[in-house]
Amino acid sequence: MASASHNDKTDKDALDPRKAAILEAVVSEYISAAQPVGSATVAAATELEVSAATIRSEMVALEKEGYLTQPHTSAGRIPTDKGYRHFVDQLAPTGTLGKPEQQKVATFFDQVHGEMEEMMARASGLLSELTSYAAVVVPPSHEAATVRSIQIVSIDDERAVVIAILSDGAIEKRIISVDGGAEAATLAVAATLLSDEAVGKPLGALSVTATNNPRLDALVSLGARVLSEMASSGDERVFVGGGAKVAQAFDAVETVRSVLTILERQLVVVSLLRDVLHRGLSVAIGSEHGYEPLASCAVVVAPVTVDGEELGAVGILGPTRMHYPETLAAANAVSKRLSDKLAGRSGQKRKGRHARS
Amino acid sequence: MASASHNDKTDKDALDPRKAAILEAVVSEYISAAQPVGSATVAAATELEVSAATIRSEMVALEKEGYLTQPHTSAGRIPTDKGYRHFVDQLAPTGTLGKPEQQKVATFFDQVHGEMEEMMARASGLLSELTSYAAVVVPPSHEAATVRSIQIVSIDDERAVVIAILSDGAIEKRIISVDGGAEAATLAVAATLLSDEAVGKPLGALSVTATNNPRLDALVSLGARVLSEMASSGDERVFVGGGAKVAQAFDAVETVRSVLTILERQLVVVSLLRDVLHRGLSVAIGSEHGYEPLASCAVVVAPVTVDGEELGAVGILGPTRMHYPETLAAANAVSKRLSDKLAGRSGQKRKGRHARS
DNA sequence: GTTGGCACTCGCTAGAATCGAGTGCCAAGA
DNA sequence: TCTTGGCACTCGATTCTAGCGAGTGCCAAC
Repeated sequence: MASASHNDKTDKDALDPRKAAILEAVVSEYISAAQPVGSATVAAATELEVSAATIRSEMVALEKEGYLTQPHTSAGRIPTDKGYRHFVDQLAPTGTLGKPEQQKVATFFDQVHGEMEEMMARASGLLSELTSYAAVVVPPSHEAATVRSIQIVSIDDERAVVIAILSDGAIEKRIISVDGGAEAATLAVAATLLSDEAVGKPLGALSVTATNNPRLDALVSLGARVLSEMASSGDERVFVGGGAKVAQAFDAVETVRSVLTILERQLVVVSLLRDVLHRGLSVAIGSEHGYEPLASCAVVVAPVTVDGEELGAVGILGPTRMHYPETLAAANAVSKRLSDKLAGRSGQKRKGRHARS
Repeated sequence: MASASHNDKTDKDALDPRKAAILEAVVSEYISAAQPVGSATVAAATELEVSAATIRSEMVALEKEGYLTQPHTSAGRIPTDKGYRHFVDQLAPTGTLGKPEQQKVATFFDQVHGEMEEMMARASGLLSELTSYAAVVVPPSHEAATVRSIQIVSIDDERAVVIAILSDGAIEKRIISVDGGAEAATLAVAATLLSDEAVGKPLGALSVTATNNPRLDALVSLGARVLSEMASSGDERVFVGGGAKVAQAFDAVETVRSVLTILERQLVVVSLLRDVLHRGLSVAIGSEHGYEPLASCAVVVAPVTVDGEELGAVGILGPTRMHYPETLAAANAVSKRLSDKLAGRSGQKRKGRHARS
């Protein structure tokens, strides 16, 4: 995150304190009222002991600098994306969640159990409930995870399923077809060979040893290929919660439609979040993320880290005039807990281990 | 509503052919134009060689009998739920899909592979794409499925996972906690015991034999309990596709919101579909299904059958003025193919087997 | 029973009048 | 130079009225 708030006047776009105060008042006022805010309102809302006229002239300057706009002459001001950006940057980095929300998060993560998939699906619901916006959870890829065990089980004459249990708690399965059919014994041997090779190592880093049985070899190498495919699984899957909230956040049905359409494209959502995360941001506002249909949306993201690596993410999608402090706090809280959960499973009770080389 | 129609017709609510033709014209006109339709439009649309005035007087009768309404005096007519109902009932039972749609369905089911869950999730997407409405797929419960194999694999010191492969192609897994920890050997023995007992039988019909090892017994009976829980799995899960389509189908954002909210309540959706199905209907229109927030929606359902039992369902949720013929055809086509897919797996290539006693 | 004719209804649209929140500007004061 | 109260002005939103026209209900004639 660039532009920390030093009070240096040298920064060409640094706002003097009063302008900043006014801008922040406009933003927060507009966020809560959803209507253009005028000079009088700002005067009442700030601690500044200045008249509305003064504020007006300041607002003209702010508009010239691109922080505010007017929907039309003789209306109040609305923040631009840049205005929201200032507002967000100036926020205390450690937003705090309300007590009841903290409670909700705590109970959720205490009670949650069972599979990762279900947990993440429900976590997206939780996040959306906390914030009243649509929420997404991108499950971490298994890059950093190691294999804990491998099974191969026959389904029918033609197919079998490879089941891998990973150190991050995930249970991945893939169906493979065994052309000529395969007896349970062969599958078991193949599983053992794969296990010998893979257990304790990350997925994908497999070197398959040849045996003198070509059929077995084929099976094993197929298994290995499937395992390495698992490494990148989750890159396509995403859990979306609270899509209905979109219809509450916007009142133009047209907007609702386009936002929902985006949300249904899992790949787009994932790359959107990754983009934002890679740029080191935790919020992308309006045009910042570059997705046309989401021009009136802001995205809040927080990484889900495993062993210090950012492998997953949680995201919240709302209108640019969203409640940033609470939303950021919620995203952080949930991503933190989610990371802990994964780390807890990975390191099994012992937290805070660092990744091995 | 008992209306004493002093017609020469004995059937109390049967419509004479001309009324029926007019009603049907109104419905299909309204469906495509989304605007109240007047007598002149009907006159032009039907083959009837009668004047608008005649049609007008017939429409008065139809309104009195509850098939039509007027939004206000001096506007055209709109079908009531009862009007739609007549329209739907009169449709040829074997609606046909357009060529391109047939093609889409065919390629989808030819190409689809891998896991059931993913297939159903994508099938809901297909259905929604075919119809332009929101679609849901309720996976069949495993009531009729038999166990093909059982594995128990350790995850860590405290937990293990029970994996069951079923005759319907599903792979179900549940995490269990093994309090005192358990060695791989014990788990394997437990799995074998469970397998001996369960393979070939439906889930839930397990009688556990006691051994002289209390710890093992505990494990086995825990496994058995978990297996029987799987039988009813899917009762809570549902795959929703094309939620964004809701925003296209309705223009009142309020309606969009409430419909989407319903769609997110998986339990509600499932019971809605089951209700409709149990009443022997394939369409429930407006008030017929009794869910207030869906008063302006119609639901089209088609069962997914396995071995002749209706264990799952596909559903389509759209406005009451939806394109019924195409929608019904799409629902039937997809549910048929889905059923085949399951039967195909269950009976493995040989289709059309009947359930064993 | 059907039809053309006709008066009537009533939502919709356009235009005019009004209102008022909020602005930009300015001249006076600190 | 900055601040402030005053004031004319702008322009969307609201209200009202008038007129249009799609569509009806009714009726007398066929």
